[in-house]
Amino acid sequence: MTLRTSTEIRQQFLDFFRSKQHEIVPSSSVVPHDDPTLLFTNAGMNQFKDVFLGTGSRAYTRAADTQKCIRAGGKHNDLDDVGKDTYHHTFFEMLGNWSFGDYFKEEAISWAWELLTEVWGLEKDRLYATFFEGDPSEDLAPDEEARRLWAEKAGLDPSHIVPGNKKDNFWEMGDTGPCGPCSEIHIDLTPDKSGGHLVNQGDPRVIEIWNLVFIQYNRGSDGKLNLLPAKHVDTGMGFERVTAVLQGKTSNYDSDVFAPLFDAIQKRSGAAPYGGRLPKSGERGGDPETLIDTSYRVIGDHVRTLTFALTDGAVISNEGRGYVLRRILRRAVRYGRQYMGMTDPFLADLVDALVDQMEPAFPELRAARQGRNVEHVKDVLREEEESFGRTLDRGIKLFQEAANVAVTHASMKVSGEDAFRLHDTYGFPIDLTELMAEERGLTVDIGEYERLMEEARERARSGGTERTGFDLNIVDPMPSTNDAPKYDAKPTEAKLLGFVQDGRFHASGSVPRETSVGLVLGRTPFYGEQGGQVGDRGWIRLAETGVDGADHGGGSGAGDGSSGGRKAGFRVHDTQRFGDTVIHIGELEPGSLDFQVDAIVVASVDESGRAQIMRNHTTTHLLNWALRDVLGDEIHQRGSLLDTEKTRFDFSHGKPISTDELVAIETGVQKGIAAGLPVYAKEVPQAEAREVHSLRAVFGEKYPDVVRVVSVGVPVEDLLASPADEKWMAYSVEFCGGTHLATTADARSFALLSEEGVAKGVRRVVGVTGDLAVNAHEAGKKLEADLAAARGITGDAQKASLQEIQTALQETAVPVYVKQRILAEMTTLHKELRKAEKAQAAESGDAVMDVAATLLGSAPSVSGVSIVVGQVPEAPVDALRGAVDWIRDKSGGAAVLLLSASEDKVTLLAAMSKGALDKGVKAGDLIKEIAPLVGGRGGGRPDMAQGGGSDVSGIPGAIERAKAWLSERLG
RNA sequence: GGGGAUAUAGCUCAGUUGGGAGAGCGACGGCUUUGCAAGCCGUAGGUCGCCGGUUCGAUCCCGGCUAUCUCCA
Repeated sequence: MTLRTSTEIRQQFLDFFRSKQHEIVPSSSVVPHDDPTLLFTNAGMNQFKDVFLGTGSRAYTRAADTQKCIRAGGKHNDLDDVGKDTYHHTFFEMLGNWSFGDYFKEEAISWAWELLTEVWGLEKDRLYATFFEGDPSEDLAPDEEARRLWAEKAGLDPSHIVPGNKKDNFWEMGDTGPCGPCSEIHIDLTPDKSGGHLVNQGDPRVIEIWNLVFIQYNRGSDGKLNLLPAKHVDTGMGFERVTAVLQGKTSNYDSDVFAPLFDAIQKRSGAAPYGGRLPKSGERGGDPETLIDTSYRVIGDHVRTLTFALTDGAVISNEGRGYVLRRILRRAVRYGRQYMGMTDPFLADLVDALVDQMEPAFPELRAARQGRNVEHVKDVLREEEESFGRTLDRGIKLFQEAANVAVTHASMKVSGEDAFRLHDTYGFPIDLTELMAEERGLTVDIGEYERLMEEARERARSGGTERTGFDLNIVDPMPSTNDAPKYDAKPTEAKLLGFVQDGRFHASGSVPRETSVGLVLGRTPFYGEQGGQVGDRGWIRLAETGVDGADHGGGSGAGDGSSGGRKAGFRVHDTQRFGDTVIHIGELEPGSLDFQVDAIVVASVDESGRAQIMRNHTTTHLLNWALRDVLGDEIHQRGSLLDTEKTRFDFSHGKPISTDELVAIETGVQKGIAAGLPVYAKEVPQAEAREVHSLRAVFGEKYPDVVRVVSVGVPVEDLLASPADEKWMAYSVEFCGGTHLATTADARSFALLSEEGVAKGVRRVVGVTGDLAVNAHEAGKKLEADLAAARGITGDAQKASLQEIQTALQETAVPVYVKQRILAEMTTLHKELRKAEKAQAAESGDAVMDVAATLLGSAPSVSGVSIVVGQVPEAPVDALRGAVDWIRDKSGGAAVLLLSASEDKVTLLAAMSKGALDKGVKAGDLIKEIAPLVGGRGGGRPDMAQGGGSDVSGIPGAIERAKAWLSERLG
């Protein structure tokens, strides 16, 4: 057997199936942009899921590829195992070949055998095949066909053909849907070829290398299996594993897939070269050498995951997919820090080695982001590592405190509560807490920690499920809907084909009441949520009196249902798509007639809502165009949401958008609206449309072979006639299945209401159209006028006015750049105001001082303590404090009470020097005695107290009372 | 989607029975020194995230908002 490189092995697999008339397709993105149920692409068949479900099709019936896969964070969470054995990965490639209703078991088995034994030269007597042994409870016979083919086509000895149970050899995608028996190829790696009995026993010496799935049944909603008319083949072979086998290695990490990465890690860390040591089973860490080798595996695996995920457009964040990536990064960093001594960010330094190695198979590693992907990935990794460093530093500090508590309490045990708080609130990993505790001779209350952890999990779970709306995880096959009428949105007569409830489709019966259900019609004018445009609202009514357009004409949502005395019908409050099926989600109004499946109904879209959505959608296209026009070619759409109120648009851009740019963008859109440009839409082949110079498509999105092109201001035919023309850059051209205005003029106006960052390198703008935009502009003008007026006045009036504008600014929708201008202007005005107030305070402070000096001069002294009591000019508390301090300082012993009156308020401030305090005279007591005389209250410390009141006329009495009170106590 | 935390000087952060906003570093000025490093003395710099409430009085208590960190789903 000649030794092959991993690159050769990958290529030979693809070449082999190309020679068998397979279409070699590129790996789909490891970040699924069009499947929200999936965190990451985790199997080769993901990109063909729609074909197996029957909701989509391809131009070919045979395909093969190597698929980038990530398994982490979801149901199959391998993360914690990675590094501790020879075969777990978070990132791996899955080699696969498929038949869509084309060839079946015979070819799949023959070709697999041919590739393994003839092309790759594996020893035949090391190979074993499994077949499904059947399952009486399901009335499933053994897969004799596969068993026979392995003997006939592969010539396998009967002793090498092993039956397998339902768990190992029957594949199902979900509780229902396509499924079938599978047949696995295992290889015996024992030196003496004695491992036949170890097949499917979980022994590392006898392992599965290829799984061939024969999809021949469909499991219906009744749980019964029916034979499929079109049978499919779906195979998967772990690339890292087969490479290790072909290179004669027992560990995936010993093959040349990981060698370049390990070299880079060795160079960066200065650690001993990779030695392949594994922790013994059941052992947690192992000796230092083993831990270093584990670190090699962890870091090597994780840097692959991170690099591929970031390349395919994932971001690291604190939720969902981004959070899984963050955990992976932190795990790698932890191993690097703890066991290899790398305290500075190091992941970025490994990226070049990986890209050099993998670029031939995955050119996007370098080519994405206009060729700047490598820098991008490195930047993100570096920044994340630095941020983790800060988290660790903070955690270490907090740990010291917790450890000190453990020592002083002599428990020598870090409490579970502290350990949990460190982890939950400050992100300090529990194993670091344990390690650091150990170093100080302490233990950690892990039981308590686990208990708190479980409590927190429970809270998150119960909170999460409460609000789930309609269950769109539908397991039954459904009829498709003709939704072509959606572009006209006129009331449409259709047949009720069935309804969806609790994830099941019902093709007969009557629609249940008082619960949320989804109606499925043969045709519909409703738009199901897609491409960022939200689903329509509206009504579905029985049509037993025939289509009566005039009666439904209003069609608008609330209110009109119960009026008019007719049965209210079904209120649709959302519309969603599931494959090619449009689902109208809502409920029957109380008192309406029964809805029987097969009834003829009339579906009417809420027209005013739809009109607003169309305004927002067409305007979004203008916005997308204006953003590129102002900010440059580098900006790309990353997501959007269009509903009845607003358009929300996310796009890649590194820094905040300046006020001037915001104005320019809004103006660009406004011009497009003012020009009254016609909007064109046409379905054309994707390849042809791709040629158009100014075309905008969403990064990472998968589009069908025939796409709908929406262009503004120029007919699609003209674009296609000379696609390369530079002049098209002045027009908006997008792939889009949404509903649009006939002319941009109908949007009437546009206002950009906000601009913010949502993730690193991604900005979000929100805009409104129509009346909302007009109102926003008017409100903005008014506020700017108010501000200009406020600039002209001074003092308290100005302060009040600014306050008002501030509140209004928060409550009113105004263009974002107006908001920015106003806020900037407000800060300068605030600063000026503050300056003036300070000057004023200083001035009144001086006046207070003058009076204070006079008071001190004429103050009687009792037992060596001056009694200084009197009224001073109006001044802020700070000024009084200054005066009081000065008197106490100057007098060499004083009891002070100053009163300061404004029109309707009295402020009191009292202070006692040490001499007074020695006699038990407290400032707080004095204030409590005096404040009621001016209609108020107060209090404070013995040496300093303050109070206030509202009765100015009480001042003379208060002064007399204070003097007497003090004389009495000091005497 | 749910929970926890943080927001105080340019930076890092202290600041509890609610009652005079602080430290260290940095900046600036002066002194000392041949110069540098440093040392000594001094100065400036704060709407205590934003809005509202309670209170005679809120950095502190309560409610809402925003931003950041973090855990879980």
